[in-house]
This record gives sequence, C-alpha cells and structure tokens, in this order.
Amino acid sequence: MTEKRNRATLQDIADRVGMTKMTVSRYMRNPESVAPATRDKIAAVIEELGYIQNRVPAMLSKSSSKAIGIVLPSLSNQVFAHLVQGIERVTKAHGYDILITHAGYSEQAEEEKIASLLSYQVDGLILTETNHTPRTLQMLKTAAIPVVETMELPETPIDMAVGLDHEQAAYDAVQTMINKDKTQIVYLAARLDTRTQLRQKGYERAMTQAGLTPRCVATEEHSSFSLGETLLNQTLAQYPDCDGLFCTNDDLAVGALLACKQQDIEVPKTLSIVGYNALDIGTVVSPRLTSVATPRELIGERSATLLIQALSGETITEKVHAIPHTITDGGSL
Amino acid sequence: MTEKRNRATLQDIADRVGMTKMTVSRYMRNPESVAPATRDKIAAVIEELGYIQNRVPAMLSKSSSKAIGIVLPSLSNQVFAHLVQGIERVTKAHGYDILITHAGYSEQAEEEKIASLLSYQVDGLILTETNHTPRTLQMLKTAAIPVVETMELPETPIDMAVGLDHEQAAYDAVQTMINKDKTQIVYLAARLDTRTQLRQKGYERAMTQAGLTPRCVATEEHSSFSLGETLLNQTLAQYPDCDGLFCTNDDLAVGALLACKQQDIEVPKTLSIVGYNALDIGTVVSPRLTSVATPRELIGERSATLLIQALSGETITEKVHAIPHTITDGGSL
DNA sequence: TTGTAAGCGTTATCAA
DNA sequence: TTGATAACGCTTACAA
Repeated sequence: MTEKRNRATLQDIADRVGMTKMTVSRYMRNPESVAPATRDKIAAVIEELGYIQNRVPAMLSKSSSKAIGIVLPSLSNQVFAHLVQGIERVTKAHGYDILITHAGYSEQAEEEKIASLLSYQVDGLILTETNHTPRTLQMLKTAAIPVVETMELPETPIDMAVGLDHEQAAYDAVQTMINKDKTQIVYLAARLDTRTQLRQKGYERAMTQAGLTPRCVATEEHSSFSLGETLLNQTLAQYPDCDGLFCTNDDLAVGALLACKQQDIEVPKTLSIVGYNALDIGTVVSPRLTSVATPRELIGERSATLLIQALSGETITEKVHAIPHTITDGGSL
Repeated sequence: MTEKRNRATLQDIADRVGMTKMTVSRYMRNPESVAPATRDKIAAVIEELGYIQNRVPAMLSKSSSKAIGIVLPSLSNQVFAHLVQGIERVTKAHGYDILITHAGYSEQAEEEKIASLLSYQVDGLILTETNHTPRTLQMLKTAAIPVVETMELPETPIDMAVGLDHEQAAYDAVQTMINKDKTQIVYLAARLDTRTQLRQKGYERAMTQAGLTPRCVATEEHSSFSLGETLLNQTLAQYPDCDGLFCTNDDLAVGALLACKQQDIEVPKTLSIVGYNALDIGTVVSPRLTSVATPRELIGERSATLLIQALSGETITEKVHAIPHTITDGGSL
C-alpha cells in the first residue's frame, strides 16, 4: 500500500474557482493583483483544501530554494545553539529559511551532509569547520554558491569567514595565568578537533615564550563534565606539581573544578582553572569559572549578514572578519 | 551581479560522452545497468565536471524527497541531541536524510517550521511537542505523511507517538522522596512547556495522595544552571521549612545543588534534590544527583523505526509506544 | 484582470 | 544496452 499524495495543487484550486492556475499563482504572491471577487473565492478554497505552498517547482526553475544550509559539528553544544540564534535572526529578516545538519567533527560526514544540502539547492552555506575533504572543496567550487566558514579563521578560506583567533585567545588566557605566577600549567584537551589544536598551539606559544614547559593531557573522547574529572585525576597523577589548568572548554573546566572541591584541592590557591566559552554553568560553580568569552551570537549574525550580502549580489570586499574575545572575571584564577 | 548557476546537469555529462541523459541517469542510480565502456566514460566526465546530484526534479515528479523533518524545541539541550542520534542511526540505515529545525517551544513557530519542511516535500515528520495550532493540524492532515510525536505521550495523537509518561515519572520520583520522609517538597519549574506541566501534575498527585501540600516555585524564563540558583533562593525565602526539591530538569537541579553547597546547606540531609533527565553533569557534582533517567536515544530509534515502517507501507498496529523510565541512584536524595 | 505556453532537471515508461 | 517522450507544479514572458 503506497502512500498516495493528494496534496492540493494550484490547479486543484483553480478548478474549483473556475479560473486558471495562473490567477491562483498571482493571488498567492500578491492578492492585490487579482479582482476582489476572485480573491475571496480563491481564499475560501485555499482554506477549504488546506493548500500548502510547494517550493519545489521554483527550486527547479530558478535553482534556488530561499534556504541556507548550516553544518554544525554537534547539536548538544550550547555554543552552536547560540551561533544558530544569531544566524537565524538575520536570515529570517530576509526571508531565508535555514536547514540544519550536523557532522560530528568528521570531514567525511561533512562531505555527505554538504552533498545533501546542495542537492536541496540551498542558496548558501555556513560551515563550522575549516578542514574539508578534497571532494567537499570540489563540490563547493562547482556549486558556486556563497560559503561562510565560521567560528575559526581559516588560513585559506573557501570564500568568506567570520571567527575567532583561537590560537591568540588561548595565548592570552595562558598569559594571564602566567601573570598570576602560575608556572606548572597543564592543557586539558578532548576530541582533538581543529579548534582544540589551535588552542593548544596558543597555549604552547605562551608557555614556551615564558620559558615554561608545555604539558598536555589529552584524549580523543568527547568532552563532558565527567571527562573533566577523569582528566584532572590523570593530571594529578602525572604532574603532581601542577598549579594551573587551561581547559579547551568549560565542560572539562567545570568537571575538573567540581572534582577539586570533592578532593579538597583549593581553587585557585592550589590549582587555578581557566575554561573556554564562558557558558552559564561557569557562573554557578564556586569559585566562578574564569573563561574565554566567545561572542557566538555575534559571529552568527555577521556570518549570516555576509552571506545575504553575497546572495544579493553585493561585492564583498572584506571576506574575513575576526571577532574579538575577552576573558571573564571569575574567581577560579 | 547575479549569481549564475552553472551547476552541471545530466545533459552536460551526456553531451560530452556522446549519449543521452537517460543513459547517464541510469548510470547514476545503477552503474551496472550501462555498458562497461560507457560506464568508464561517464565516470570520468562526472569527475571532471564535479557533478552534484540534484534531487529537486525527483521531488517534483514523485512528491518525495527521501528526507525526514525533525522539529526540535531547542538546539542547546542535550536531551534532543541524544534523540536525534537515535533517529539518525535508523534513518541513515534506510537511506533517508534528516532535516532539522527548531521552534523554541512556540506553537506558532512550530507551524511555520512545519510549513517550511512540508514545502521541501519531506516524506515524514518527527515532532517534539504535542500541542499544535489548528492550522498545523490541518496542514498535517492535508500533507498526509506519517508523523511521529515524540518524547511525550499525547492524549490524542495526530498519527503515531513514542514517549514517556512524564506525569507518572514525576509521580514516581516524588513518591520516592516521600518514602524518604521528605514532607515539605517544593517543585521547581521553568519555561512552562507541556512537559513541565505534566511533571507538575505528577508531583501534585503524589503530594496530595500523601496528604501533603503541593508548592511550586515557577518562572517562565528559560532553564539554566544559574536559574536553579535563583529559584533555590526564592524557595528558601518563601518556604523556609522546605526539605526537598523536585526539579523539572537537571539544569535547575544542579544549579540549586551547587548553590546549596555555597550556602552550607547539607544535601540531602537538610534538603533533598531530585532532577530530571539524568544528564552527565549530575554525575560530577557532589553528592551525585538523583534524577529521572529518560532513554532518549531509544525514543529516537523507535520513532524513526515507526516512521520508516509507515513509509514502507507497513500497517502499524501499535501506534503509541510508551517507553519506561527509571530513577538513578544518586546521593542527593 | 486573466489566460497561454514554455521551461526548470530528472525519471518512468515504452520503444528500438 | 540505449533512446525518445512525457510528466511532476510552478513562474516568467507574452498575449488578450
């Protein structure tokens, strides 16, 4: 038993009104353009049949869908939820829909998801990773639609980019720790994606520059609060003289901080902890978490604005936008 | 300067190979169906042109997109990330794509997002709310595609449903608290969506049944860890004799629990705290949070399985599936 | 104010 | 094994 799709078409409406579908089409886009009497009749039938707009024909004839595709690494990360909020505020105002997919930090998965979005004829793409497979690059070139790489600042952007200098942000954060006389700072890392690696570079640069030895405790597992606890314990075993933790995100930082409290390790006196992203959770732990604040909604807004400018045919002169970061004033440092 | 879309078509490939697009179309779907020599030539040209599949024509002629739409309330909630993981495991295995949108707990926004998904001809829908606008119901009826309402168990399902009995789960949780001799239990609620209200009902039933007085501290704000702290303080001011908190989710519960520690309120001795969803964060606080465990991935898998069965034309006899909950064994109770 | 015709890119169907 | 034709539902351009 196959589904039979009896979704009403403009023709169905036209038949009942006794007009052609062209008139109905006009009504749909601009009710003023048909005679008042016709208008009422059409409106009634639309209501009766529960007509749902069908964008597919327009996609076919104009190769455009009035939709923007977004590829996120993860759905469970507040960081990207904020990004999407920023994007949507702008796209909605310009009549664009968004289609969200997630690729779980895998270049291969990203390739598949992008192919899928392109096959739906999205008009533009916002990507959250800067490393792509050759085929992805090839597809994007062929598709010839505007693309914004976001969150990071890629060395060789595909098209446009809006993001943070994570390497510099990490450098600044670690520098601040060193200024507070911390010398045995360890970097906690998880899920070794690009941004984690950039932060590691910044960490290493700050340490080396200060004549200190960089030391990392890393795992390929996904970040989580409980992983923060695990990594803390690993650090204490491996580097008992550790006096500071720079964590690649707040999940690890909070996990570590809470574990310290349970083990009666004084924060920040014995051990300083600095996180990354400045999520809400950091404001309810004690002491409050010091963290790198990343303006994600702003990044989203800027990305969407750029994309829409490109879609409107504007010439974009500044293709790469760096967004500044700050460090929050918590008590964990 | 308008974009010119020069995306290659089957015709372009056919021209270079010296065949018709029909042959190329056959190759795309099943390379075995064309002669080996042709096969190689086509493959080479596809590579050269960077051909990207275009599903739009198929959507037009078959009114089907091989895609399933998912409407989430929020992107920042781990609960829904897990749900999507479950869904995707099943859909992927059956060659369906997923398109994700979010509607922020608003019926009006849900209506718009569903209209949008339907205009892309999704073959099925998974919804995470059970209250819908009349126009939403009308659209879904007209679209005549399978729909699964998930997370909750709606009283009058649109089509199919997979979810938890939140009222009963809350009842059970509060019952457990009462069994531990807690009598002044307060319910903490935020963002008064349907599930929050169902849990409140369960809470009230358990309290009333035990001859106790239900007392709620609620706000319409979004849940967050910091809101948990705020609501705790409000509760202590309003009900100083309070000896237990049943929280509508783990964010509030953890926020309250951490605030208790700062204020030297002993948990669970002075104040018991029970959360909802059993997220990872509850396992790193001390004491570990007691919470209602909700098998979200399983709900996702079941939902997707049902949907795909319906799409395959199978007759679904059991349209509503209740998924059991458990209560975790934390130390906060 | 309304109608006619053609076309978007693919696939189902029938034909060679 | 390959090709020709029509069809999907809408909009643009032109006509009445």
